[in-house]
Amino acid sequence: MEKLLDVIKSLSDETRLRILNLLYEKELCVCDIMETLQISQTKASRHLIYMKNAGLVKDRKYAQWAYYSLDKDEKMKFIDSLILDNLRSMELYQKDMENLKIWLSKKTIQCN
Amino acid sequence: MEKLLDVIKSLSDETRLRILNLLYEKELCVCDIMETLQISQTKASRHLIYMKNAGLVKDRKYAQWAYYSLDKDEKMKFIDSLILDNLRSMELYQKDMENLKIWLSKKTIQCN
DNA sequence: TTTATAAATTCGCTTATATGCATATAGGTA
DNA sequence: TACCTATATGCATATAAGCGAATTTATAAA
Repeated sequence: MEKLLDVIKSLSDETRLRILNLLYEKELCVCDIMETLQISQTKASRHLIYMKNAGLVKDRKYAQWAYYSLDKDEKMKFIDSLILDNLRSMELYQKDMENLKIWLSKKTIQCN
Repeated sequence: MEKLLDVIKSLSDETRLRILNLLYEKELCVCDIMETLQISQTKASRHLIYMKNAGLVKDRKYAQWAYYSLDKDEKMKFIDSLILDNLRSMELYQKDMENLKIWLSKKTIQCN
């Protein structure tokens, strides 16, 4: 985690909260997020980069894919609480998680 | 707490985080905050109103003063964690708390 | 009723955000 | 090599934020 304020700023956008909620489940590539949230590639990529610059997520490049995952550290306690106590009781984020499951079972190998 | 996103947005500014940290201690009027944080009246007032609109704080008008305090509710868990686990270990916010004590002991009756 | 003080609001300006569209890059695959 | 596919980036734009200076409103006190 870089500067606390940058982390909080990356939580202050609904799309990024939705991404955070998904990444809290597992590492995902950009296309998983686009498909699950039904957002444009540009939007997904830009927000992920924003979150990466804030130190909230990290990336791993494999072949043509960019996999993103949470960059957890000891200061993430309040983020855990935000996700578990707030997001996870909200319909939007619950649906996103369902859609993620559906998408992951649908896609054959990697991203397509 | 109104919309979660509005609450998070009101956490995404350093001045507002500093105000939050002070209000976590006790109810304060605008002048206490100006003096403690050494910021302009306009700035203090505007941020407090922003936080009020987000549902993070509430106000109480008495005579010519406006007292602000946290509008706590069951969804504040992640905010407690943010303050106790993050802010309170950072020098800036610690100093602000010291300055608050000094200011409160200095001022005679109410605000002056 | 005039004056002083606390707080809120308006104006103008500057900077940051979010986003779409188009394009570039980079790694597979035919 | 030529061509996909995944991701990143440049450009343009619309909107929101943050802030100082000045003004207004509200209340209290002289």
